[in-house]
Amino acid sequence: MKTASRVANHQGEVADETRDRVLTAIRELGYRPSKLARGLVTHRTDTVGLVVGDISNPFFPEVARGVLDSAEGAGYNVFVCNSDGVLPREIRTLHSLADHAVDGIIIFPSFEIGDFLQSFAGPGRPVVCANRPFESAWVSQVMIRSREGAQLATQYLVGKGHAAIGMLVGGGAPITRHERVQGYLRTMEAHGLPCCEDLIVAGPPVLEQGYAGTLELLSRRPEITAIFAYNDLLALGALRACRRLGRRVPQDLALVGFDDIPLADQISPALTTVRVDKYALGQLCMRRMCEMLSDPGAAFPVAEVGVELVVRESA
Amino acid sequence: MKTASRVANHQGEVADETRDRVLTAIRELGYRPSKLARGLVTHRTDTVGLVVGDISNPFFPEVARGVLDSAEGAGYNVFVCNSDGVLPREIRTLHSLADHAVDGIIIFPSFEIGDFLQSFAGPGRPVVCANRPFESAWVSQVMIRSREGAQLATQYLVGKGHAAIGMLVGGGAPITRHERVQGYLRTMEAHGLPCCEDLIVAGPPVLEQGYAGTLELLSRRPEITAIFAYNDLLALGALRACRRLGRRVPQDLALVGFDDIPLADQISPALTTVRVDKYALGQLCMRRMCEMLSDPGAAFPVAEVGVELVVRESA
DNA sequence: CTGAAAGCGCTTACAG
DNA sequence: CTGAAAGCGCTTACAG
Repeated sequence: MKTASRVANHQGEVADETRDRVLTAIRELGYRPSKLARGLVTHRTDTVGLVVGDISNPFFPEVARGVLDSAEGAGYNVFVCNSDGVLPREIRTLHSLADHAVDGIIIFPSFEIGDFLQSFAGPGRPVVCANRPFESAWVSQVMIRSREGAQLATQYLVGKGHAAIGMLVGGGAPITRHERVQGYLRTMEAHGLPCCEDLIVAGPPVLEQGYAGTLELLSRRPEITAIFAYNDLLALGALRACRRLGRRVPQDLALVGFDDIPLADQISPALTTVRVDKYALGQLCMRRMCEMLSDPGAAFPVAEVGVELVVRESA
Repeated sequence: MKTASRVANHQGEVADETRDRVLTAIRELGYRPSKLARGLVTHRTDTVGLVVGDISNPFFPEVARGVLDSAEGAGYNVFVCNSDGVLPREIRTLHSLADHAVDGIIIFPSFEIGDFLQSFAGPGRPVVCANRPFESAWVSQVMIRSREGAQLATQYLVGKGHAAIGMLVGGGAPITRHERVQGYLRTMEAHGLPCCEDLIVAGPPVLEQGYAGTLELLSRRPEITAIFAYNDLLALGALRACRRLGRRVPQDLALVGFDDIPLADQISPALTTVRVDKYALGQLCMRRMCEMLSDPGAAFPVAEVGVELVVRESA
C-alpha cells in the first residue's frame, strides 16, 4: 500500500508490472482514496468555499452554476454559504470554511469585510474577491464593468430624447454602487443634463424599495420621463409603482435595469436592462482560483466581466 | 494536547483548573481543531452534500437556502452539486461526495438513480431523497403533495366554469409527474369532464416547451378554455404562446401553474399557481438528515410539504 | 483525574 | 525500482 500511492497519483518511478498489479487491485476493490487523509498531509482537500450574499437572490444562482461547473471540471467540490452581507455571519462562515481546510475561497463580500479578509487570506489560503477592489497578495479580484454598464444605459436613455432621468440607487457593494452612480452622473454631465441629488433616491436593492423609491422620485420630480435602476429588482419595483400610478411604460416612463436576471424577459413590458453574464462571472472566479492555487504567490491582474445593453420593451 | 481534546469537546472528566488552563490556551492561540483530522478518526466531518438538478432552475435556490440555513444552524457545511438529472453525472457526483466523507447526502434524484442509490446509501451514509418514493433503510423521503396541488388547481378551474381543460405535462421526477397528472385526471373524471389524451401534451419542463406545447394543444383542441401546467416555467411558455396567438389571459384562456417560482407574481398577468414552500422543503430535508445522523438505523416516516393555491390574475 | 500510546488513511523522504 | 518508517492532527481506549 505504499507504492500504491505512487501509482494512484501516477507519479514517480514504478515498474510497469508493479503498476499494473496495483492498478487492477484498485479497480477490483473499488478503492477510492480518502480525501481527508490525503488532505491531512498534502494540505490540499480539493474543496473551495463560495460565499454569496444570498443564493436565493436571483443574481446568484447562475453565478453559482458557473463556479460549480468550472469547479467540477477541475476536480473540486464546493461548499456554498450565505452571508446575508453581514459581517459577523461572514466571519463565522469563513472560519467554518477554514476549519474544513478548503483550498481557497471565492467571496462576494460585504461592505466591511476589508480588515478581516486582509488577515484571513494568506499563503495556502487564496481568496478571490468578486466585485470589490482589494489590493493584497493572496487575494485576487474579479469585477463587473459597472460604470460602463451605467453609461450604456444612461446613454441609451439620452439618445431616446430623455432629459429628466432619475436613478434608483441600491445598496450593493460600495464599489458597484459608486461605479453605477458615477456612470450615470458622468453621462448626464457629458450631455449637459441636470443631475442634482433630487434625481437620485437610494435604498436597499430590493423590489419593495424600487416601488417606494419610484413613488418618491416621481412625486419629487414629476417631470421625470426615464429611470435607470441600479438593478433589475429595483426596476421591477418601479414597474409596479408605474402600474399603480397609471404611468405607462415605456410611453410615459422609460425604464432600464441592470443584471438581466432570469424572467426579466418574461415580464410585461419586458425589461430593457444591462446584462451581466453571471455564468461567465462564476466561471471566471473559479478559473482564477485554480490559477492562484497552481501558482501560489503570483500576482494576478484584475479580471473583468463585460456588460451589454439589451433593449426590450421597457425603454 | 491529549486532555485538550477532552475539554475541546466538553466531555469526560477534567479537573476544573486543568480545563480552565486549556480553555484559555485555546482562546489565546486562536486554536481551531482540524475537521479533517477529526473526521479521519470519528468518521464525522460535519459536512453534507446537496445534489439538485440545476441550482439555476428557479425552483432550487430557495430550497438550497432552506437546507443551507438549517445546516448552518446545526453546524454543518454543505457541498452543493448539480446533476442535470442525468445518471452518469449524478453517480460521479455522489462518488466525489463520498470521497470527501460527507456525513450524508440530500438529493433531488433523477429518474434512473434507483439501483445505484440503493447500493450507495448505507450505515454511515444516510440519504434523504426528495420528491421520489424510495423504500430502503438508510434513505428517507420527503415529498411534495403534488396530487393534492393538481386537484386544487383543476378544481379551481372547474369551479370557474371551465370544461375543456388541457394540461401541459413536464418531465420532472416520475412520481411528481404521475401525481400531478393523476390529480388532474381524477378531478376531471369526478366532475364528469372529458379527459382524453388529446388534452394532454408532454415534454421537458421548460419554458420553450410550454410555448410549443400550448401551440400544439390549442391547435388540436381550439375549444380549450383553460390550461393547468405542470410547473410555472411551462405556464410562462403558455403565456407567451397566448400572446402570440392573441388569446387573452385569463379571459380567453385561464392558466394555472405549479411551484410559485420567484417573479411569478411579477409577470403580467400575475400567475395563478400552486405554491410549494420551497424554503420549508429545504429545511425539512436538512432536519431529516440531522435526525438520521443522530439516530442511525431508525426508520422515519415520509415527510411531506404542503401546497396551497394562490390565486392571482392568470385564472 | 491525567498522561502516554496507538491508530484513522494517506504521502513523503529515506533506505535498501 | 520498491519497501519500511515517520508524520499530518486529531480521538480513543488504557495505564497510571
